[in-house]
Amino acid sequence: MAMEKTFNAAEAEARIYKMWEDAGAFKAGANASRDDTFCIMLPPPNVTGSLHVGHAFNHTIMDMLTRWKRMQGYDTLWQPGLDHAGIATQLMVEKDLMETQQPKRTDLGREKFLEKVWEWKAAKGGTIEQQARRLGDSMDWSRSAFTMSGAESAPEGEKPGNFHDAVLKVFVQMYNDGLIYRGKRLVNWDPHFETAISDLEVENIEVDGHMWHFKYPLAGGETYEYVEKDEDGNVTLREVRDYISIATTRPETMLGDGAVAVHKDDERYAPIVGKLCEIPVGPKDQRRQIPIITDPYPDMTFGSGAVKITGAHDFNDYEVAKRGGIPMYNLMDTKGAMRADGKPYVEEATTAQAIANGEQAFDEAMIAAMNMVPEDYRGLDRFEARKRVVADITAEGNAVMTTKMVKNDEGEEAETTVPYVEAKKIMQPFGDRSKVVIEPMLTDQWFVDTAKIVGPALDAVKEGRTKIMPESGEKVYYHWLENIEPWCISRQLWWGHQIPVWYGVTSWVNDDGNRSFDLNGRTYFCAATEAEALQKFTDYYGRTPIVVDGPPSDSELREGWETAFSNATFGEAVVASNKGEEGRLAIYRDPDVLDTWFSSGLWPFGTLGWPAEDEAMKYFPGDVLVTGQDILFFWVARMMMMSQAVLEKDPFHTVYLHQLVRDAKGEKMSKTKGNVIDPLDMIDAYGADALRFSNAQMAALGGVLKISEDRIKGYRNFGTKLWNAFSFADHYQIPYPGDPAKPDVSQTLNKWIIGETAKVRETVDAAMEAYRFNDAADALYAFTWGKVCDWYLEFSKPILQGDDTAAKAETEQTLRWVLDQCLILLHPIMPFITEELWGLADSRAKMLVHADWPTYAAADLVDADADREMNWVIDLIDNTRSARAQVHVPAGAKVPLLVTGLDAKGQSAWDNSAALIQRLARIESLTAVDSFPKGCVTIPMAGGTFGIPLEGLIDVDAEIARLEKTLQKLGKELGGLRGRLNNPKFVASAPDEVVAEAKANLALRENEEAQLKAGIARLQEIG
RNA sequence: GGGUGAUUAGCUCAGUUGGUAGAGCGCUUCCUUUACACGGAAGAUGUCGGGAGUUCGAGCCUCUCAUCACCCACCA
Repeated sequence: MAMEKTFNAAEAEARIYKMWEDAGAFKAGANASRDDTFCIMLPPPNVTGSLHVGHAFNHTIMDMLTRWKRMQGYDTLWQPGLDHAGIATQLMVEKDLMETQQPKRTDLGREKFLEKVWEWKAAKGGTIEQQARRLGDSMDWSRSAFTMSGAESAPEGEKPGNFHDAVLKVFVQMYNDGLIYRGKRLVNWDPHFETAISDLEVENIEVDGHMWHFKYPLAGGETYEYVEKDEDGNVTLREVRDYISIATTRPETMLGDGAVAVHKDDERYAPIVGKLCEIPVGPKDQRRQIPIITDPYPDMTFGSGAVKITGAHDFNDYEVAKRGGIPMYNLMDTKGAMRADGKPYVEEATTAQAIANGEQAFDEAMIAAMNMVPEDYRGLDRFEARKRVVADITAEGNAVMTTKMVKNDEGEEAETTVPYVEAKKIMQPFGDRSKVVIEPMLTDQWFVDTAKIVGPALDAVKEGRTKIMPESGEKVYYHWLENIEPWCISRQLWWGHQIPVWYGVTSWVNDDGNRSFDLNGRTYFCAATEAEALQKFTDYYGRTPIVVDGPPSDSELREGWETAFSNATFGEAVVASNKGEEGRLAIYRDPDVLDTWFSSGLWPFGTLGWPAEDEAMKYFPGDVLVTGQDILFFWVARMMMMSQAVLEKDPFHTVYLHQLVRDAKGEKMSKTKGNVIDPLDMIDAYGADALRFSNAQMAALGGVLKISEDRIKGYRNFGTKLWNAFSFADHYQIPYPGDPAKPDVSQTLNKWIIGETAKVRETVDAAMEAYRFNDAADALYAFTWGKVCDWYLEFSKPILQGDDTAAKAETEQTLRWVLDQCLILLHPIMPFITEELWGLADSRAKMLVHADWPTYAAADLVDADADREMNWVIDLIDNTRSARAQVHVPAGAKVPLLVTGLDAKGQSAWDNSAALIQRLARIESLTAVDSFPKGCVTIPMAGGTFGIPLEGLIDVDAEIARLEKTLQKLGKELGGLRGRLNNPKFVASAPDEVVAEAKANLALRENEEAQLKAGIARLQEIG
């Protein structure tokens, strides 16, 4: 076998991966020799995604765990798949439609658009799975799942799957259990995507904003005495006012104000509580008057202490309005523009005024239909409307004014009155995908009653059934779950699981002879299928309804039932109305889809065939979840809640959280910064193994992840080192025993390295058990390079070239065995190069990917005597080399070595390893002497002192300096040891073994010190 | 405003129950010695962010200050 100079990763990786995949090496249960399962669910990447450094890191860890367990004989499954990623995917397809000049989504219609999405998925969806193969991921690709598989919209020929069944079943079950409900709530609305989003999808970002101060005049020109006091109760301001001052960062929402709220203890406003004030905007003739109410919410110390209440556009106001029964007027349409529908403003304002005066009863539906936007502002974008409102109010003189020094035309400072507008930082909500300002909107949505299902998920962690690593994640987890809000799960999108709820629309003839439509308070049923829904309605009404595509629009409703359903044939759809009149009945399915995370939450079992009875369900519950800290709430917590809510089990026992992967400087990677590292580039340049080793090495629990190309390069070099160790075996023509068993050895050298191997195997296993992947990587690096290559291979040379055939044969066997152990232990981290060497080195029964993971123990294999002896030999070589280098003995020169006071152990060690020592330290002979000659380099060792007689050859001053430096270091150590041992409290309170160790150490160091001093004395005699 | 974590060699970071500091890269010098220059040998560099405390003993535990990072949060 003639090996290449280095491992050709680019050529070998694809070949090796194909070999594994063709052999089915990663299939669920492959290489299983026991019943215990080990299952990891891949966090499904977005179907739109491509592989980035975060995935690369993540996957390395999951693959290490999976390969390790597979080699141990577990029945393993690493389950791959893709997430349909509702918003992100819909966005990408819409963009694609635009770029390719195809009709817009809304023009295509739902069915055609979904066809496009599926086409797009078929064309692009496999990218990331191909990229993952380049990392060496050992997932069972034949099982790859998709969170939209089995959906009604899925085309013929799409890979089968039943994830949709799981989603529907869970929705229906949770609905029936009262865990999902529908309601009109204030939700975060994304005006770009025109959908509701959950709290978690909102990013609060501090931006430059303004706070305007406006006067809301009191109704009927009424006045009151406004008094301000300081902390001590002294009056600082007393004036008669005919208005109340309001501060706002969102003037456009004034149009929807339902009240002004002040704190009940606020004396300043006590005189006017219960009175009406006027919203200072809109047509003069229809200025709306709203009540001044009290509520605990306003902070007396902030702003003017008075807060305008716009229930439909602010979360705090919403709560106040709910408490106070204040109408919440929705001002905007789905795009965030001021509403243009509804009745003329004159009519709406009149109705609103009647409500404010308490003359008119109202309900939710009625308020929802009212448009309080004056004609002048209708249709304007919300930010445009803001500008107009501010300008209009200011022009009319209702802005609160303040004075400011301004330079006049002559450049002189002069006091001027200007509108009081504070420039200040405000926290503004942005959509995490759309990056537009989120608008709180009052809409009908579906919610998961999280408070009802959060308990078991909290208990899982509190009771230790599920462990979150690092531990700090647990506190974060508790905090969020203990303060959990209802989860809005409906999205006004098309790409996703359509909500399995059907609404009934009925009509009947009113007293006045007109038809009326029950739409808002409509009846609905949740059902897994349309047939089931039809049956429920039929049972309920005693008639079979017809099915229509969707609800009649507002305008259609105004025009009447016949128009709204003009294309529908009503046939049997006749019901007895609440008035005893004949009516009509149609049903339609909720057009909304579910939040992507609702389906992701079912990933731990939805991928295993559930709800069908599937053999793969043996892998549930899974074992470890490895994911980024950023989706602890989005995904991890929800999987835990949903698994408990549906199957009453925890989905995994361990959650391994990691941070965002950053660049070498610790900065977030971003395209704009241009610091993005593409893992595929790294693989191209250094091979997947190098990238993986680098990932494993930085995987300190809870650590910051900084990826550096230099590091990756270093681990490529490590791979080459391993490669060359095999070149070494090749070069020395060490025979291939064929899957060598651990040899029985008699040579100290071989006993030692076998013991070292056992130690590293234990270290690696312990590190892997504890998810300390960096420890595993470091231990293997140090063992392979620092022990095997640096010492064992070097030590073996004289034996391999020597005449002792028995020793040679034993060493050859040991060397082969040790190199094999390196491959096996390194395989989970560096699968490619190890598999390649495994195949090159020998003819094997199995591929390395299925090799048996060793179980030998250090307790059995470490030979204490061999260990001590080899460490002594290594020390002697190290010290001799060091001394030589420092007194400038030419590196190639062989020198004689003297020794004095060598004890039996030292003598035996020397005898056993003389050839090795002489070769590695470049020694030509060893002579025992009673005392060293003058001008001799001193090398103190345990059990004897060595010397190199170099009178006349060495730089005496340099050697004295060297010894004194060593002495100085020793002095520090001695000082510490003596200090401790002389302290009676230490001797009394420290554990015995610590004291004993210190004493032994002191004796050793004192001996060294004496030797060094003697050495210096000898040199000084010459000088 | 609340929470979490960080601060250790020039750089990037380890350091598991307190026993007296390590790795990789970089740097300096030497070496093309028959596995490997993606290499070998030798070497330099740290009052472990500041201060206080507990302890015989603190990088590690407690308090405090400083700086940084991230997460959560409704201040109109």
